[in-house]
Amino acid sequence: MTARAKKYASSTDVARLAGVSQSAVSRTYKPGAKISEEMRQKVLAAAAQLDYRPSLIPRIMLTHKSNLVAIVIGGMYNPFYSAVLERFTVGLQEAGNQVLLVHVDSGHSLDAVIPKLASYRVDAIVSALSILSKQSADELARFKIPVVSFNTPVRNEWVSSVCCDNVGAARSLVELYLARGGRRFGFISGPPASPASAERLAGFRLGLAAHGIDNLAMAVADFRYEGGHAAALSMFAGPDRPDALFCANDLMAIGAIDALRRTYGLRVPEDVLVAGFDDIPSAAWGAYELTTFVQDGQRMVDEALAILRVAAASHGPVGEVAIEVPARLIERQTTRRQPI
Amino acid sequence: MTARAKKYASSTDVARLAGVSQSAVSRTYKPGAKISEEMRQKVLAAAAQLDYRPSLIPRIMLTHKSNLVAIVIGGMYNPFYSAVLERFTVGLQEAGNQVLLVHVDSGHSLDAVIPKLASYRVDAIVSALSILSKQSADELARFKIPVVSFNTPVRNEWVSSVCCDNVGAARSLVELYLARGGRRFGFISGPPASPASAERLAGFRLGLAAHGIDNLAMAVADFRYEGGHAAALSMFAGPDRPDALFCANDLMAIGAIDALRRTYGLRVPEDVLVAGFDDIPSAAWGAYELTTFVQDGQRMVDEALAILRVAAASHGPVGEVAIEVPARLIERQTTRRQPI
DNA sequence: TTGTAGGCGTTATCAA
DNA sequence: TTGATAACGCCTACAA
Repeated sequence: MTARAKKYASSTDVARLAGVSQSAVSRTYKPGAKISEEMRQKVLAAAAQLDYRPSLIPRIMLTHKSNLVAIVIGGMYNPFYSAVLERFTVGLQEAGNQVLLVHVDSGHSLDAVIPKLASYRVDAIVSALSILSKQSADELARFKIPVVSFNTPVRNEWVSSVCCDNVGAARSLVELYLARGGRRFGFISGPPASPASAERLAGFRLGLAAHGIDNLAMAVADFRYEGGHAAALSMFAGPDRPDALFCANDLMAIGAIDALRRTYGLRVPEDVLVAGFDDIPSAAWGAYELTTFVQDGQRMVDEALAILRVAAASHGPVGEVAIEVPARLIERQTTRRQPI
Repeated sequence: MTARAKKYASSTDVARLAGVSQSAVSRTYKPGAKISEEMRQKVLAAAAQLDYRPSLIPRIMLTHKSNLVAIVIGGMYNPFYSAVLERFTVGLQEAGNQVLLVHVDSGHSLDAVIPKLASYRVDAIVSALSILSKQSADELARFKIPVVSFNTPVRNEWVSSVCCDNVGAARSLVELYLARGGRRFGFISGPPASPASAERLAGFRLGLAAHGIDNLAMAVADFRYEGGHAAALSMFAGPDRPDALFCANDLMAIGAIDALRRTYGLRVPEDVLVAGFDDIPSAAWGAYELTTFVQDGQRMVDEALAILRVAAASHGPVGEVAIEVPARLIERQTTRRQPI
């Protein structure tokens, strides 16, 4: 058990076995290098014998490029984010990058993992964290790592953001609710620190204010089904129940619907209008048919990838890019009723 | 634009600025190295000035260990797999590893990405692909990369598997169905190539055969909600509708329930018993309350991590490990009815 | 076309 | 305690 297993064969090993120089091996694997067919075959034969695969690690040292992009994410329980993660992964792989997946407990910040990512010399970072502090952003700038912040509008010279128009979307929902006869409004929020949730609330308030309405029932939850369920239970426990409920995401809206129907025997949409945000797959399921805002995950990912391409090409800061993608309302059954 | 930006400061840069040797810098960052406090401070000051972070890349060359573990996955649309991915990520990070996330289109095999993973010198691979061919497994063995196959029972000297007891679980469901008055049975499968789906079908058939039943309505789907929905539509289109439906996973079961209820006006469980597999979060949602088998994702991940630890410690093949975790039935409303 | 030599940023070994 | 030096595996001149 003494011999320390050397797991991978090196180009030197192959060269020795083939009786050629190490450079010859290197050239064999470099597309478009000048090498004779005879030499190529000799090398490939030896390589096959040793199961040789060229290592990318030395190249990282030489080029200062790892082709590694880190994706930092804090909770894949939300199907919107698992879909985003999948799209990023596919897009980055197509662009020749590899994905370093980093999980950070939701509610925590990037800070703790930045040094580790820097140690791995990642080319860029995608943050799909609902919380990205200004301090984190500044530290990232110190390391000169290009960052795209997904759905959190922090930015500086090195940190760009791709968000969706939370305020405008939420604001427009008020018109729909009024047209459908909504009169008493309620909002179930995500975690207090989430900018996305805060913006959706702000937009909703703006829309209400435009109609002189300042009465809004509020409950704080956590973006999860259970949280939405519990929040709806408490919001509808007393008198003066809302008849038009907006939830900061679909998962909570679905939880709320189940609570309203099963605990309080309320009908959706007849008794209560409900809308969410994201358009996750289950929003379209037959038991819910939830009205919601389509956050165009594919488009947002594409925008983020475009920023990363620019960053990779420029070898420098990409400037204070902040992209906002519109959110599209898709009305399903949870708001389909005739005005009273 | 000529100067090729050298992005990260190196230990040599720090040493020069601090007026010390490069080894001194190295020692400063090595826990438990003998170095004077004075030297340490000098180095740290220079490092801070240059925003220096030691690189892990050269260490990989020296030690032949990257601390990188690849997770190959083919479709995070299934919440069971996104939860598994999250657990793996957390577990590996806690063990000091980093996760290289690789997406392979579901239905495809590992083969195409193996060389790339070998190039990154990953320490191990976790495959959460529903399809892992024997050929892939053999190629992996050639590269001497330890692999854990999740839910696909392929194995060899280098490839271990962690599966759940699909056959036993599916078989036991027959008893429940008979006790609940089920008489005409139906099964909606995943993709034909999926071993998990095949085992669940085999177990179901075994259970039926034990009671002399060989009549089973079948529909092939794809593990998705839409697939289950469509399969149920066709299975229940004719006469002789089943009254006890088993779906190879929860997502399809939920799709089937929506189809039965909304298109055919059937009641679950009164008219049709339904059960799924996985126990994804939405199985517990109020609108479905789906009876299903808990695939203990946490435990399966823990077993897989344990195998990886052994592999890391042994520097060699881990042997033909095949772990089978039991699946636990959790009965909810979709099978709760008195026998007819 | 082929081989030799230097360097990338670390760690480990050995002298000083 | 420090510094010089040799790896690690590859790529890129440059020389043959």
